[in-house]
Parts: sequence; structure tokens; C-alpha cells
Amino acid sequence: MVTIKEIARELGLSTTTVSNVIHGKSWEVSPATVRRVEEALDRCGYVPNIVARNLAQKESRIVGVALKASPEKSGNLIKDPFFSVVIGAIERQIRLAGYYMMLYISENTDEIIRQASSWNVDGLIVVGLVDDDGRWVEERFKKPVVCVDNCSEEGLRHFVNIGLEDEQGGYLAARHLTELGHRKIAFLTNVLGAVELARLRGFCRALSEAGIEYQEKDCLMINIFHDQVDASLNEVCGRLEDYTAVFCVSDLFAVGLMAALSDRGVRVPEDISVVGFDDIFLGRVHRPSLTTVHQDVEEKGAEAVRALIAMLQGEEVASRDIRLPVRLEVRQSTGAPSGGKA
Amino acid sequence: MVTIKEIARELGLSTTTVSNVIHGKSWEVSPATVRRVEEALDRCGYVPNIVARNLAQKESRIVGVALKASPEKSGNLIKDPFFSVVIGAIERQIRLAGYYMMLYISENTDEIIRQASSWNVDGLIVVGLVDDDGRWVEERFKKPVVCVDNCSEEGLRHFVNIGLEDEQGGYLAARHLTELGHRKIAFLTNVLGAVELARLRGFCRALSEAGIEYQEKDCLMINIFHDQVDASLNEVCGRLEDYTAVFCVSDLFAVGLMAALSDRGVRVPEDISVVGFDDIFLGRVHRPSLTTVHQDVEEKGAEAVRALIAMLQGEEVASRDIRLPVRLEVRQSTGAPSGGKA
DNA sequence: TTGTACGCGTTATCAA
DNA sequence: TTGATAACGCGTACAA
Repeated sequence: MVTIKEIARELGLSTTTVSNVIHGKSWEVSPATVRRVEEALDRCGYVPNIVARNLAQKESRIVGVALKASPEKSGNLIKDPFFSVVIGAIERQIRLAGYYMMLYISENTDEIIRQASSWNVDGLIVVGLVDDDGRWVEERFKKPVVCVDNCSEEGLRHFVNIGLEDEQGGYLAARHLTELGHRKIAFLTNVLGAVELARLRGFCRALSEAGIEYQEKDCLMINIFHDQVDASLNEVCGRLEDYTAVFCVSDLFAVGLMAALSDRGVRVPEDISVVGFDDIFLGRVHRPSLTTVHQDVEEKGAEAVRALIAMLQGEEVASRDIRLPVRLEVRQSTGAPSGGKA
Repeated sequence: MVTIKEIARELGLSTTTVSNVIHGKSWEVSPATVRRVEEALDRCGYVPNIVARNLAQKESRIVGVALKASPEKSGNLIKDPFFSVVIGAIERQIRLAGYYMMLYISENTDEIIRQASSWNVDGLIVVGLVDDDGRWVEERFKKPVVCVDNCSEEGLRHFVNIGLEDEQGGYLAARHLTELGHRKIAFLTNVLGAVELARLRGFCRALSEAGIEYQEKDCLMINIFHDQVDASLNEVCGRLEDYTAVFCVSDLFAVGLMAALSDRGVRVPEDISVVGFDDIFLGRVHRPSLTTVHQDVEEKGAEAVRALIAMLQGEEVASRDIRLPVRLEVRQSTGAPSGGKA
């Protein structure tokens, strides 16, 4: 690896001069020297050693991106389509902003912080919940942190969060179903974190506007641990016999559910209407295509990077609670109830 | 950020001693000192500065992971399910091996190399084709390189490659179809790189064993540029009227095709049988579920890391051309031809 | 316009 | 058992 020092020696110049040319401080260097240095740089294929540069400067230009894996999807989290799209968007924006991306996946907040500190990253983007470690993180990690989809109250006190109009999403989904005439509507989720609870609130609001009473048993839980998902789907399908429509908190569940229903001879939307959330590719190519609450996942990633970079450059972020809009995307998986179960 | 120097000063010791304790070279330090230092380290929340460590050592313990994006999927490559699963597996293995992962996406080999050199990565994993830049890369980048899915002859001369029994995959798919009685079988792909050509060779071999003559027009090309994919699918559907079966080089295309066929009232597998390649989640939850050539994508990523780490530790890699096995996964999207078109 | 010298945090060598 | 000191490659005051 060729260094500045070597270039300088070869040209009989000082490292300062070479460094100045590299950084375009041409006004400090004579044009002739600039040309000589540039030629040598080019010829030797000089590449700056970023590690050394980082050490010599205050900033590292690294953005740490941490995926906080929950135990049940651990192993290979990134294959969840939602995550991969977010990460892709984040990588892209980081690169375009002239930063570098260090990717880390862990279930352990402690480890994430240690990793980030070790690399001296300028800032951190955390995808997934930091739950209630917010305060603790802020104490130990003094640099800017942006979260994606951590809308817990505790989290918001400590970080900027990029979230969604989740309540509105749940509302739109349920209102669509009540407007179609459904009265027996289930809510399907795997956990009830802050995000899911917000969607559930909107869901209940729409039901209540339609004069429908939500009961706790209308909330179906699906177990997505790998070896239990089939049994769980089986149970869910059974309980859905009492309903004419179901709202799933993610397209992934919705499509999996539609497949399970189809295997049991239950037709969508004739026998039961299904609404998803996210609007990922999976739902668009499924047949019947999935009616879903659309969110712009790429924009979410981009927004996270934008907020972080702004903070890195000392700008005050207008809001610590950024919420991207959602909209309903009506496709084939929803229709009027057939009357049989009403 | 608390440094070794600060700890040393506070304890009235030298940095060497502290460093020795950190690295567990306890035999060089008295037990009492070890305890004192460890206590201080813990109390101050010391975290080693990896950047400084890298500079002081020969190795960086960074593995660069580059996605070489092709222009048509550029933008957000990682959302391709295949890529995200590979990356997920790679990240995991790198982490478990005690290395760090630097992710970079670019269409430009030059930039990938510059990036890798800049960070002084110990080795590089390139996913996607390096085409014919192989020789050029090897000249400029002196560290170990492992490719995934670059089975071009030129590539193999320069790097270890983790590939697949592609020929066998194409063969299994086509033989399955001929055994079902199909005689009119199309081959669908977006490009004809080394990987696709190998699959096509196997495809032709099976056809020929069944006494079927392959003609060039049997190879249908699909255009996956975002705004042209619908028109292209339309054309493909039209041309498929002459066939009773089609083998797609990727599940992504197969599922997209099945959706398009379904929209046109063409039934799978009654009117046409469809076989995919990859065996991703998408095909498993689609109904009819997709008959496909299974590959273990996670294993591919893991194998790539394993090979690279072996090279980093100075082991000679047994083979430069590692090919993972494939197998046929028969599901619902294939059946006997209905006879109408035979 | 160019050069000298120091510091960034760590590891490694060698002497005490 | 411990400590001084040099080195890693770069950026930057400050001096020439």
C-alpha cells in the first residue's frame, strides 16, 4: 500500500505538500507541483488510508447501522423483506452522503453500543426496538442516534425516531372493511409492541365509528418461531371461522395466512377478506393481490439517514418524532362479506 | 472516550501494562496489578479503539462485502430476496468469526477496489459478477478475494468462487417436465451470463435425452427494468401460448410470471407448468406453490466466508471452484400437460 | 510555496 | 514484572 510519505520521498517533497494536493488546497501549492503530485498519485494508484485518517481527525465518517434482532427472528434477520429494503435504502443514502456504513446485527443493545464506540462511529441508526434501554444508551453513547420504528414513549425521550402514522394505518384498514359491510373483524399480530398497539388503536377507532364493539378475543396472536408457525397458523385459521375479515399487522403474515387459508379451501375474498400492512412485493404478486396499508419503506430509511446527517452537521432536528404517512392500497383480497357468517 | 493512556496515568502504570492486561497476557503481569487494571477498565467503561488498533497492526479484521449491482436492478439491489439472504448469512458468519463487516454496493468495480483498499480490509467477498475485470482486480488488490456466483472462466482464473451445480439444476428442472410428458418447454431468463448459460446447458441436455430438439426461439428473454417489466411480461405470456411448460432461471421471475398468467386467466399447472430456481420464501407461499430447483443460499454465504477466513489464516483452499449442490423441490406448479396444446 | 514536528490510540520491541 | 519508546499513516499548526 503506497503512502503519502512514499510519494513525497519519490518526488522530493514534503508530506504536507502532497497532502495539500490530495485535499485540493491548491491555492497553497504551485500549479507545477500540483501537476507533478497528481501524476505521481495516479501512477502509483494512491489510495488514502481511511483508518489513519480517522485516527488523525475527530470524525470517522462511519455511520453504524444496527439491527436489533428479536429472539424469534434471530439467525438471519435481514431476510425479512422489510428489513432488507430498509437496509438497502439506508446503505444507499449513507453512500450518497459520503459516509461509510458499518452493519451490525445483534439482539444485545450492550453489544451494539460497544461496537459503535469501538469503531468510533459518528452516529448510529438503530432499526428495531431499543425498548426501554433508551436512557441507558444515551448515557453510554454520546453521539447522535436515530431509531427506526421505535415509537415507545421512553425511546422518544432519548432519540429521534422515524416512524409511521401507525394509528392512521390501522384506522384506514378497519374503515375499509367496515365500509364493505364487515362486522366480524379480527386483528392479527405476533407481538403487541408500541407499533402494533398504535395500529390496534386505529383499528378500534374505526370499529367504534361503525358501531362495532371490539373485544379482546378479536386480537389473534400468531407465533412466528420457525418450528411453530404451522401449528399457529392452523389455530388462527380455526379461530377465523367466526370472522369475515382480518387485518394483519404485516404483509408477511397476511400472505402466509392467505396461503394457509387457501390450503384449507377457504377463499379470499369470498369467504374472508384480508388486509395487510407494509405493501411489500410479496403482497403485490400474490393472487389474489393483497389489499394493504402502504408505507414507503425506502423513504423511511432515507429519512433516517437524512435526520442523522443533519444532526452530525450540527443542525437541530425540527422534530424528534417523525412520522411518515400511510395510505390504503385496495387490491383483490378484500370484498363485501358473503352473508353466510354475518 | 477513555483511552489506555488515561487508565495508565490514573493507575500510575505504563500503557504497556494496561495493554497486556487487556490482551490477557496475564503471565507478564502480577495478579494484583491485573485486578487493579481490570477494575479501572470496568469502572471507566473502557472500549478499545479499533481504528487505532488497526493502524498499529498489520490486519484490520474487516471483511469487505461488495455487491456488484447491475444497472437494471441498481438503486436498491439488496431488496432482491436472494441478495438479502446471502448478505444476512455473510454478516452472521463474519461476526461469528470475530471479524467486522463493511458493506458496499456499487456498479463500479474500480470503486469497490478503492473502497476496500482505503479501509485496508483483510479480504473481500464480491457478490455478483466481476465479469472480466478479474485480472485487473487481482493486479490492484493484493488480498484474498472470494466471489459468489461468478463462474465465468476468466473469474475462476483469479479468484475462489462459490457457485452452484447450475448445469445439474437446469437438467433436473427440464427432466422433471419431460417426465411429466411435456414436449413444448420454454426457458425464461433476463440475461445469459455464465450462470444462466450453465442452467441452459443442463436444460438442453434433459430435452435431448427425451428426444426433444431445443431451438433458439425457446429461450424467452424478460426485461426487468422497472418500467418495462409489465410490457415484457405481456409479451412473454403471449409467446408462452405455444408451450405447455416453462423453466424460469429465478423464483422471482417465476412468481411474477404466475401472477401475470393468472391475470390472463391462464391456469397453473393445468394450462402451463412453471418451474423456478432458488427456492425462496416467495415461491413457497405462492398458491399454487412453486416447483423449483432448491439451492441453499445461506450456505452459499457461509461457505464464502469460510473460504475467505481460511485464506486469511494462510490455509490453502482445496478448490478454487466450489459448487454447492441443488435438488428439485416438486410442489404444485407443475403437472402433466392437459393435451390441448400437445 | 514548502517543510518540520507533533498528535491521534494502539501494539510491539526491547531495556530496566 | 514493568516501563520507555518507536511505529502505524495521516492531517495540521506553525515555522521557514
